[in-house]
Amino acid sequence: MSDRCRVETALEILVGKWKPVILFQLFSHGTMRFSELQKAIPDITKKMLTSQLRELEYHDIVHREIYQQIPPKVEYSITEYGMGMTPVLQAMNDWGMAHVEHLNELYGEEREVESFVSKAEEG
Amino acid sequence: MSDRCRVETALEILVGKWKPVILFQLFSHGTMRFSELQKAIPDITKKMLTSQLRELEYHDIVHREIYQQIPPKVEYSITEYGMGMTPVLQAMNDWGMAHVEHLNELYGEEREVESFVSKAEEG
DNA sequence: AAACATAGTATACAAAATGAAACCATAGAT
DNA sequence: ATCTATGGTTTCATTTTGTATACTATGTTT
Repeated sequence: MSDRCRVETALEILVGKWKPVILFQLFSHGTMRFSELQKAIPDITKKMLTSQLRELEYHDIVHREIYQQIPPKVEYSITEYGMGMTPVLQAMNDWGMAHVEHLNELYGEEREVESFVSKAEEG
Repeated sequence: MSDRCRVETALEILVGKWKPVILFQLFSHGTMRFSELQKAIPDITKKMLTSQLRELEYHDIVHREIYQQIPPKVEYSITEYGMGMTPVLQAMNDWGMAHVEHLNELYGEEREVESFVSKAEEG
């Protein structure tokens, strides 16, 4: 590891109960409306969905596009800059998958495994 | 479960106010005693240091070596398996450094930049 | 005998993150 | 006039995470 450590900086973007799954949805589907995200993540509350999206927007990972309509329409997508997180997410996902197996060897337990970024760059 | 990625699995290892800095110390110094970790991370409480080390040990990232002496001596180090996290930490660190600059461009240099060691005491 | 050193536990408390549910604004459809 | 749809906000409760401080054990040193 290097002298100046910014692991926590990257961590800030990803930490929270919902941010990884929100990012996963947006990476997978490209552009999504607020209501589509709600449907895709049934257990999240509007409050959490809003706050997490706002944080991701602040960090320039997610773009928020407002259409002036009634009823409202707001679309979210991964920014081009946010796409730059792909290697980080991929590394974490790969490691995570291997780690699940490693823990299975150590403590014995079976689980499913899947890739994080499947249908990414479309947006 | 089918839409659940393993980013969160990797995240589990790293999440917490103190885990990144503990890992940074152990990656940097190799083997360290409990008291050395305390000295290196002055603001951490024994309880947190113990609990975070125990979690890292459970995940086979950190090894705990107990010497049967009085007063006690316990040494911590990164396991060989834990070394496998290096690419993940490196990717996160690289991205984090670039991201700090990116945010500076967006919001200006006067923004406070988070250093590796916790600044909790400034709160 | 009392203090010291180390690596912790135990208990109580505070702060932060998350959850549940109600409320808001507004155009068009019924 | 009321209902529906959407994308929120607001308030308060609960759960999770982190902090503060005292206590334990025990061989060695003073």
